Amino acid sequence: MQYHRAPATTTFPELFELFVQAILPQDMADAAYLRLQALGRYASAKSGEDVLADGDEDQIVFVAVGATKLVAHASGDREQVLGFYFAGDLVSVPARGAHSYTLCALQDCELIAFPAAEFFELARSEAGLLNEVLVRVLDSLSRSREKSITLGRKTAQERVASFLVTMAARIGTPLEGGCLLHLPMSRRDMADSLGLTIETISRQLTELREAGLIETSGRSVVHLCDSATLEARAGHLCAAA
Amino acid sequence: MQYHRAPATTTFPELFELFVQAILPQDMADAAYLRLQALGRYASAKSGEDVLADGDEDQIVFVAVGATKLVAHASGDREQVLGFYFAGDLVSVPARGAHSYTLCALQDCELIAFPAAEFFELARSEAGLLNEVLVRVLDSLSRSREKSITLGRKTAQERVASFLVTMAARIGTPLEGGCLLHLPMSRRDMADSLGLTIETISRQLTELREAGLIETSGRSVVHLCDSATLEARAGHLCAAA
DNA sequence: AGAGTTCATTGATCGGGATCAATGACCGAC
DNA sequence: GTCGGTCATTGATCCCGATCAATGAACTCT
Repeated sequence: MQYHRAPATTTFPELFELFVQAILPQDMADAAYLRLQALGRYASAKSGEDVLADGDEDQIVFVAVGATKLVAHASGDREQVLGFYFAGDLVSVPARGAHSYTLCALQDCELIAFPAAEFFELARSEAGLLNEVLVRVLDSLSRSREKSITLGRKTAQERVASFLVTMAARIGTPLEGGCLLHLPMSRRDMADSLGLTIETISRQLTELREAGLIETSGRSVVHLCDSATLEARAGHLCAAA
Repeated sequence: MQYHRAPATTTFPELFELFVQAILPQDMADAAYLRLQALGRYASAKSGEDVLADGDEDQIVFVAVGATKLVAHASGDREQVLGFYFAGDLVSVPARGAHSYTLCALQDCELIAFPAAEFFELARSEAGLLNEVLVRVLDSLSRSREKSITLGRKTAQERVASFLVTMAARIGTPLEGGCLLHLPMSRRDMADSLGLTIETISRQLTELREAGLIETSGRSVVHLCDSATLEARAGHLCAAA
């Protein structure tokens, strides 16, 4: 069973319309609109495929349909997942620098990729668009910082609890005072995101299950029964003195 | 002996002039310039002081003089340094949310703080400014992602080597084919930035010294003799196939 | 539906970095 | 200078999560 399934076929204008609804300001000039539409490179990828191999220039990618992970590749098969991006999200994918980045589909995806430099040049004449992009980049920065806290100072249990709470807020659906979560990513993806191993992820999920905080069904469905206690176990920074 | 010493006194117009030179576009309208100057709250802080306690709203802070660290506070005295910001840098300091943030002076500092919402509102009419801010926020995001890689997938030795190389690029001065580094932060700050303990930092520095890659003098001076080998030990992600 | 493959779970052992403890170096104040 | 306090280094031990190994569950394909 597959959730968040991508439509079998979507035309490019339909995809661009999703982008327009999600990102563009109401009062956008027609000329800029058309230039933006011409600039966008449309792409689709099946589950597991790399949407965008690390290129020579920064990209701004709009995820129209599906779910993706932004991955940094390390020496010796080490991988770090820098973030998950879902339908409606805007991702900044850096060019290959000191490290190498790829955007990888967790499910069948449809996306629009813009070369960052041209995108910003075009956006300079549209303050509303530039502002919207800035807001979303600040949001990415905020989440990246949260990840730094998680990776730098949290125990395995706190990391997994934190992950579940965060994902619930983004893609969960309320259910009986708790929250139902269909995880589009594998245990390996979680491990690579949290700086742990799949074995540790599995053990911590078992522990949370035995503590009665979550229930699981199959590989990808998690029911957060007790979000309050779970949040407490996430070791969120306290409102200290 | 103190490096990067702050001038004994700096007038507010002088500080704002630094901000103008570093951030503002050439063709900025006078009206916007004046409103921006009125919006900025000037602050100074001595070494070790919190410049900006976590407030109720996001702040955009320009570091005019000195050096700072952005710190997230965790339950149980745990702290995570999210980044270091030096003279000329622009920092986004989030309001207290799930976590609590403070900007803390590593040396005597002088800064200009803007409420983020009003700042962006004002910047909407100045595309050049908005664009400059966006570029700098993207840079912060990029560094934050690098930190995620470091915290998630690197060994203690790689983290310390990585830290030295990165700092050298930002505040080092070339010397005899290597690089001379005056670190404004303590071992504790390094530890809190790298997700390690001060003891581990110390041991790794010793190891790098015995390997002939660095020389140290006092607490804060590090001479990177062999940047190439150091970079190799930093475990930077390879340009893998 | 059954076979095959991938993915997740559970158990046993190992090791890197944390923790605990003590000494030593640096820096500021007088 | 030297006195005092803070900060850094070094050593001994411990523990959490990694690693190695095997079983079991879930999804895919025909």
